[in-house]
Amino acid sequence: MSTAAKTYHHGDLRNALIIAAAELIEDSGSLNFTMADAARRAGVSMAAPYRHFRDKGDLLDAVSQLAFYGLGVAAHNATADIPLGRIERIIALGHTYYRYVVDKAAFYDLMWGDIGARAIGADSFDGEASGFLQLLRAVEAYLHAEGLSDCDTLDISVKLWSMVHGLSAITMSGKLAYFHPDANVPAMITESAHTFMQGLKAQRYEGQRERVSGRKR
Amino acid sequence: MSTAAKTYHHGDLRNALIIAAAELIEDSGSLNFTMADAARRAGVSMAAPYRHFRDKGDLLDAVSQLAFYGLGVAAHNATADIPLGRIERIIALGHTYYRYVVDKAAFYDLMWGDIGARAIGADSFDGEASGFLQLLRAVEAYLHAEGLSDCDTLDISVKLWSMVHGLSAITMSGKLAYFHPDANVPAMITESAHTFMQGLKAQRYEGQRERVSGRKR
DNA sequence: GCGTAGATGTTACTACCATTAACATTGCGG
DNA sequence: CCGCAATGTTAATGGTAGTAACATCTACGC
Repeated sequence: MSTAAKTYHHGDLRNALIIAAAELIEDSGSLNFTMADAARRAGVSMAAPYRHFRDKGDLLDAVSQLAFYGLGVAAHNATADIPLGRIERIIALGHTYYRYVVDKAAFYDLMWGDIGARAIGADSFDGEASGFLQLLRAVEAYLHAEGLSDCDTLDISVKLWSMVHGLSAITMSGKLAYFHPDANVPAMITESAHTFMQGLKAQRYEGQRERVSGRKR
Repeated sequence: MSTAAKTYHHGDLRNALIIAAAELIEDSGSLNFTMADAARRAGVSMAAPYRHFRDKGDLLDAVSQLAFYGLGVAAHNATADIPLGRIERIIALGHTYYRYVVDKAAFYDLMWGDIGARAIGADSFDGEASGFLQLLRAVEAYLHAEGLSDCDTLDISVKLWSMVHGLSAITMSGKLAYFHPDANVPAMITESAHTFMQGLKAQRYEGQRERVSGRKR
């Protein structure tokens, strides 16, 4: 597979098609490439892809997995040298997520739209699972470090993820630019994380007060 | 236009097509209806729609506007009898938003995906503008009532919107069910709003302390 | 009332694309 | 070294978006 071995059989067509599709999506900024385009880019006839993917949606699913894998890698790289337990690590994950969504705008519908929904399967999720697990670990360490171990790590992780995902999604839809043209999204992510964590601490004290006084809301 | 007046000219084809498209989307659960389907449903030939919409995307844009209008109406109805200034009003908006997104799942991509992005135009936004303005008013009143008038209403409204939108989007993508199968999203919306507001209050006190002591972060 | 311009519909294409069928080549297990 | 399963190819098939040329109506000036 070193130089151009122009054989009848491609050798690695499945992966070549995934790459080709990803490039076409990136170049065109949309999912409107044709199977023939992908096949041509991989150097095969337009029927060949159907030996590896049931239909176009199946190919898109595969590209989607690649995109989630890329997100997990980006998250890992961005946080490698930020200690666990620091809120900065959580915030860096948020910033990385946002940047990934914006940079890979063409992949947004693939990852989060109808097609993305189809890509769900218990075992097909290592990429994003890895990304979300990184968040879970960072949140768990932070909660522990701040004496908030009572809090539900999963619940809080999902809430934080939602904040960042929501800002990313609203940005991508163009509606943030419409309602709040001069918004600084990374700053908002940082602020939201701090505000939310402050709120958790405040609620902890409130909970203690309630517990001591025997008052129930 | 009372009973079936089978004339050569439809009389209100544009609106009939929008309704037909919305029904087809709702019935099929996707945007994969054909122009011919919409035309047949409206009782006209398959080329007639092109007198009113440049292409299918143009028709989808119109349906999108209708969907945003429906969201605004739902928000209005849900909050009519909750006083301004109460956090419950903000939370009710969040719950309504979530329920609307889930109930109208088929419209999700239309409103928030690539196609939705195309639908943006300064004047085509009354529906959602109205919805977002309702949130702005509720947040402004709440901040005033809680002595948080220093806070930026727009900024906080967008952050709250993002939380709810993020939870809605992650639910729709199926990924919430994957990572947190027993999540109670309305409860999470309520909790997130409370936590966030508690955080704002805590930051206010912190800000005062800083101002008094002359300490800067 | 009346006649015509333009709006709105219709039928009959064109071009394109996803997918399949039937056939060709090749690599690999026995 | 044989034969079959995997992988590719070429040539349909069926369906859809969008257009062109023609038909019908409606509104408005007169």
